[in-house]
Amino acid sequence: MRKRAIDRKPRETAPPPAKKSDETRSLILETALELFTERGYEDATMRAIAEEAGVALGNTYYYFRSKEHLIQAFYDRLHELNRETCMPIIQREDTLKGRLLAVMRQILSNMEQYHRFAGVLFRTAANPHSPLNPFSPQSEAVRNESIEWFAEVLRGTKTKIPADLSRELPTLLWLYQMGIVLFWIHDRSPKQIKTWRLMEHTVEIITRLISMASMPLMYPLRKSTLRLLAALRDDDFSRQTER
Amino acid sequence: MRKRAIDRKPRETAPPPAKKSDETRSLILETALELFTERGYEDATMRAIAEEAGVALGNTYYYFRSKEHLIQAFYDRLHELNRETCMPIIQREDTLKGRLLAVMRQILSNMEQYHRFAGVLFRTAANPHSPLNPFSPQSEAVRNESIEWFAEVLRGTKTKIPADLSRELPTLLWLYQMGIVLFWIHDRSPKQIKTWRLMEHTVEIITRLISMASMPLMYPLRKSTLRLLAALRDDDFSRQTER
DNA sequence: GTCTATAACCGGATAGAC
DNA sequence: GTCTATCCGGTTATAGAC
Repeated sequence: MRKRAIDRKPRETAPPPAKKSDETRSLILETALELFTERGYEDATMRAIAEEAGVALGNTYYYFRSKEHLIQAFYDRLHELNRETCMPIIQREDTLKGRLLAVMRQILSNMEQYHRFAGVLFRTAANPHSPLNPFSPQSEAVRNESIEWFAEVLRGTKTKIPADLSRELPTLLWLYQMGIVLFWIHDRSPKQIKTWRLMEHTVEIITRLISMASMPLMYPLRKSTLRLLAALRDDDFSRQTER
Repeated sequence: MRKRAIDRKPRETAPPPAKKSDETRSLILETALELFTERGYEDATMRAIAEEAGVALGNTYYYFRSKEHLIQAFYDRLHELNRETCMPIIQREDTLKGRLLAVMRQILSNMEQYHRFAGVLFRTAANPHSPLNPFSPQSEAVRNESIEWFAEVLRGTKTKIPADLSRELPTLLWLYQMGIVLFWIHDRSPKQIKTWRLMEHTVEIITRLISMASMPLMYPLRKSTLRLLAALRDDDFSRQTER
C-alpha cells in the first residue's frame, strides 16, 4: 500500500509547509500569489511563476492541475481567513443586526487587498462549468461552511424568527453576501466605499424585514416565497460538470 | 474625405448582408455562431471558423479584433432580437404585471437556444475589465436602450407609482432582469424551468411591492432606499478600463 | 480597402524521459 | 517528483494580390 500523497486536498492552503516536499507546493502557491498581486493575473505567466519559484514549468502542473487551480487555492485560503476572523467577532455582538454587520464587515475587510485582481479572480468563478463556481459540487464544503456561519449569526440573537423562514435564512444570507461580493467586484469607487454603503444599508433593511416577517400580515408572502425556494432547491441547483 | 468604413459598429449584427463585402463579416459571424453552438466555444477554434467560412485566418482578425469580439457581436444580435420581439408584445398588455411578465418571458425565450454555451458567453461579461461587461462604457448604448424598454413597460400602466421611485424603477428592473439572467446561466434544470418559476414568482412580488410603495407606511423605507441609490449612482458605477 | 497565404510569437497545457 | 520537449490555439506580422 502506497502512501496516498494525493488526497491531502484540504491541507493545501495555509502557511505550515509541514511534511516533506509539499513545501514545494507551498512554495509555488506563495510565489504565484505574490506574482498575481504584483503584476496581475494575465502577466503572471506559469513560466514566470515556475522560474521565480525555482522549479520547472512541468512541476507546477504536477502540483496544480491548471492556472485556475492556483486561484482555487487562494479561495481556500481566503475562506480560512474568514473563519478565523469572523467567529471571535460574532461572539461580541448579541443583536441580529450587530452580528450580521460584524460578519459582513469582516468579510469585506478580508478581501480588500485583493480588489486589484478581483475581476480575474471571480470571472473564472462565474463560469458555471468551473469548479471554482461557488455553486459547484467542488465548492460544496466551503459553501456549506459559509452557510453555517450565517446560521451561527442567527442562533445568537433574541430576534423572533418564524421556524419556516429560519430554516432558509442561512442560505439566503449567504446568497445575499454573494451579491454584495458581486457588487464589490464591479465597484470602482475609491476603497470600494459604495460597496460598504450598500452593505450597511442593506443589512439594515434585511434585519428590519426579518423582524417584520412574523407579523400576521406577512404570512401569505412569506409562505409563498418559501414555497418557491423549496421548489427551486429540490434536485438542487448545484449540478455541474467537471473540468 | 474618405468613406469611413469603420464606424458602422451598430450595423454589424443582423441577417441583411446588405452592402459590399461586409457579407464577409456576416459570413464569418454566422459561421462562428454555428460552430459555437455545434461544438462549444473552446473547441471552435479561430482556425476552424476561418476554414469553415472559407476565409484566411488573418481575415477573421481583420473583421473581429479577437475571439471575444465575436461574442460581442452575438450580444448585439440578441439585443436586436429583444427589441424586435418585446415591443409588439408589450402593446397587448395594459397592467404592470402583464407587461413586465411579457417582457421577461420574451427575453428568456430569446436566450433559450443559447443556454449550452451561456457559461462561456457570460463569463467574459463577468470580467469588470471586459468591454462585454454590461456596466462598461462600451455597453452603454445597449444598456440604456434596455433600460428604456423597462421605462416603456412602466409608462403603459395605470398603477400609481410615486414619482421619486418612478425615476429609479427602470434601472432597477433592468438590474432585476440581469439577476434573472445570472440565475439562468447557472440553472441546470431541464429547460431551465427553475428560472421560469423564479421569474414568474418574483414578477408577482415586484408588482405587489410597487403597488404598496405609495402607502404612507412605506414612505421612510422608500426614501432611505432611494437616497442610497442616489449615493451609489453619482460618480456612476460604469467606470471601466479599456481592453 | 479587402483579402490570401504563411510564418512566427506567446502562454497554457501535456508527454515522457530520468 | 522533477525536468525538457512539444503541442495547441489565440494572436500578430508580413508580404503581396485584387
